[in-house]
Amino acid sequence: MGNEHMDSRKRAILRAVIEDYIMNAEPVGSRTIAKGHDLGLSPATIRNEMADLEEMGYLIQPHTSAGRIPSEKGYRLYVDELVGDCELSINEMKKIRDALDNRINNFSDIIKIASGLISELTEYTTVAVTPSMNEINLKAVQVVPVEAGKVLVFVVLENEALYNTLVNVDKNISASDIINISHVINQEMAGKTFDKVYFEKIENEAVKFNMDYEMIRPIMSGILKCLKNAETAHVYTDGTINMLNHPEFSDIIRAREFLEMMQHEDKMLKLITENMTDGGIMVKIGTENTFDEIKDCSVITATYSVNDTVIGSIGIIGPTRMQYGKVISSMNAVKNSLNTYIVKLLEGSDGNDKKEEQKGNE
Amino acid sequence: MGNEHMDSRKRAILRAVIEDYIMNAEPVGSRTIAKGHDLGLSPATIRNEMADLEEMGYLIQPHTSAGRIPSEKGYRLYVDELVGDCELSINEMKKIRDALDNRINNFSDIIKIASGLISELTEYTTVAVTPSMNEINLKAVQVVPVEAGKVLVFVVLENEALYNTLVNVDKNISASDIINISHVINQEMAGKTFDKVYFEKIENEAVKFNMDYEMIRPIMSGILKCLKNAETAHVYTDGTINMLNHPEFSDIIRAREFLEMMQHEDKMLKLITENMTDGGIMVKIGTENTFDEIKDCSVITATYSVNDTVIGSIGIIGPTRMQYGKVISSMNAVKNSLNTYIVKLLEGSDGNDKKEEQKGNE
DNA sequence: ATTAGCACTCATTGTTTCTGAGTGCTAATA
DNA sequence: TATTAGCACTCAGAAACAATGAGTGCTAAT
Repeated sequence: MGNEHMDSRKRAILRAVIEDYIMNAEPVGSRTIAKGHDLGLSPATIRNEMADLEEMGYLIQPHTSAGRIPSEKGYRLYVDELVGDCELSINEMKKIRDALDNRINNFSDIIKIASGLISELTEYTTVAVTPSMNEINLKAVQVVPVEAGKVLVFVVLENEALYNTLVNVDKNISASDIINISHVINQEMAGKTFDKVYFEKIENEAVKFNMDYEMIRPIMSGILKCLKNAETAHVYTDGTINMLNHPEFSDIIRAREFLEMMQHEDKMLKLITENMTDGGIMVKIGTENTFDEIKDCSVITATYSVNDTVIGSIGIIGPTRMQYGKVISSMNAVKNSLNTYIVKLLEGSDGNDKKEEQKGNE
Repeated sequence: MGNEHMDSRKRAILRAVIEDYIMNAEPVGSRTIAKGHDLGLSPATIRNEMADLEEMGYLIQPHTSAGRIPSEKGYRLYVDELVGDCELSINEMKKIRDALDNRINNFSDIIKIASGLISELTEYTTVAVTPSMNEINLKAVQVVPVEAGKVLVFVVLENEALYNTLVNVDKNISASDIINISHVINQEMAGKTFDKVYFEKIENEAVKFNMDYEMIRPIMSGILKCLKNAETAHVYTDGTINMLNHPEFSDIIRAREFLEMMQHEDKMLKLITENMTDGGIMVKIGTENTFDEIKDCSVITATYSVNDTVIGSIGIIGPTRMQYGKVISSMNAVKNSLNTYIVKLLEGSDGNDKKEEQKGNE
């Protein structure tokens, strides 16, 4: 009787149950499996196997006279060993191409576009995080006179990210003084990361242009504001209300709780970045997630990099009853398209001369 | 019998019904009115009056054995003639002060802060629109060299709004050429509104610095991008999920429909700006609104100005069963606080020299 | 003109019954 | 020995029904 070993037939049945449940959100009975997937087994045999799978903890019976639904353990096995690749349709590939083709202007938008794309492809909710720019070198830090008493401070990072702010300064500072101090600042800061910058040095230098600490303080605090902005991870969400399409959230209380949580950037940040593994795709099922509000959800996270620099991570949130195969495939597809696209982009603008060099080398 | 004339007693009863319904979201019966508000009338009398009010179209009876609820006509009369001012609590005044005190850095954030504030005070959903900056004069338009082949273009408006973008240019253009062209551009543009600017003039001038059209085109398109950005009205929403607290939206279909609509910026823009009257506060009840999705909602809109310049409009969306008095009072309170605060702000920074000028004129 | 009294209405709530999808077990079958 | 047909059993959810009570409109008394 009850052979409590996980043979390939049990795996096939488990897979069938899970995929059926993912499709229909209703407990799956032996008859359904027997009819739908031709495993060449009668309902009775399947029933026996399902009883075994329940005893082993992979399936759950909501009540005696119902079919089975997967347990978290069941989903885990499915994700780790059973789920198959899911090829994207031509239409979906087109969507990816179109999204990348027209819209990317600067690097900081990439992660937003990618997450919007994935959200559209999968019809789940996405959370995207632009990482802290701590590690990126400053390309330029400049102060530009706008009018008497008003200057623009801007910071450009190596990865083209741009931060700036308008600052009020003493009206007696002349435009040429501003330009001088701008040189000093840029000299000290360009090419370094944030934490390698010494504000004292700048202050000391400033004295040479008849500027005391009080005069440049607004400028320095403007720069600090920019750096602060660059240091903070930014969180975007997309397709939030997609979640309401799933029967799991047809209860308004649940729905409200979910939407509420989505508004907490700190929680989202933690959710997506926690236990991050580089490169790969991570799946957290149900209570494997930190927050109680999504104990019936799964989160699938991927890190996106360009030239070995992480430009952000994207997480998909959906019910535990989620189309794992499709989501994972979509994330990979976007990742790949993004990579090839970026390479082209770099060749096209920065790399104009590089291309010529290459030609010359041939 | 049924005296079909709108005497003050009918008005008092109508008001009582409406305010009860606004509080409890349940049909109001004659007994409740007789007990709750001491009008010195028996339930029977109130019943008669209510029957009259129904015949006149101000009240509706959902079914024979239920109390009455207000009709749109009822709400309209209430808003136009019956609603009383609602003084804000000390706590609420404090909230307003706190919000304004710490957070305002630049003018473009004001409307965002104000709408967040109103959303918090009223616990409804707010939509805020920053108007098109078409009418505002340009204060400065500059191009700054960042590195070979890369320049920063920025536009500052008279009202301190700042727009900018990083642009790739021909690597052979020298930094001093950039500075020259920047002067030309600024000369032509500063002090004018968008539509008064002539790009041809700039192009003609540019030739003098050995720059042809092709060389400055990326710069001009960068500027165009900034202007475009300034021209577009921006829409922000706040407290969207507040709506889900009201029983009118306990149905997930309704809730979903509402959230869906909130995502359409164009609809929101139309909703808030349509039939805009300057200065005052406008109330649109139920089907008076353009969109079918909110036929059971009311929208209350106010325009916010600083020194006769409209800086944005804010709309509150709530169920028709909305606390009209409270919302209108809150909007006015924020408006007033904002005004006095801004005046102080201007005196503090921009206004320094203006004050001196005025003194000189005396 | 107002109000007490009363019969009437009907949404809501609770109770009971019915139905059917799905089960586990046993005995027959390949 | 593994599989399957057959059958009694379970139980959530739908459907049918009854009870409750808040609220009404009307009539007659104040």
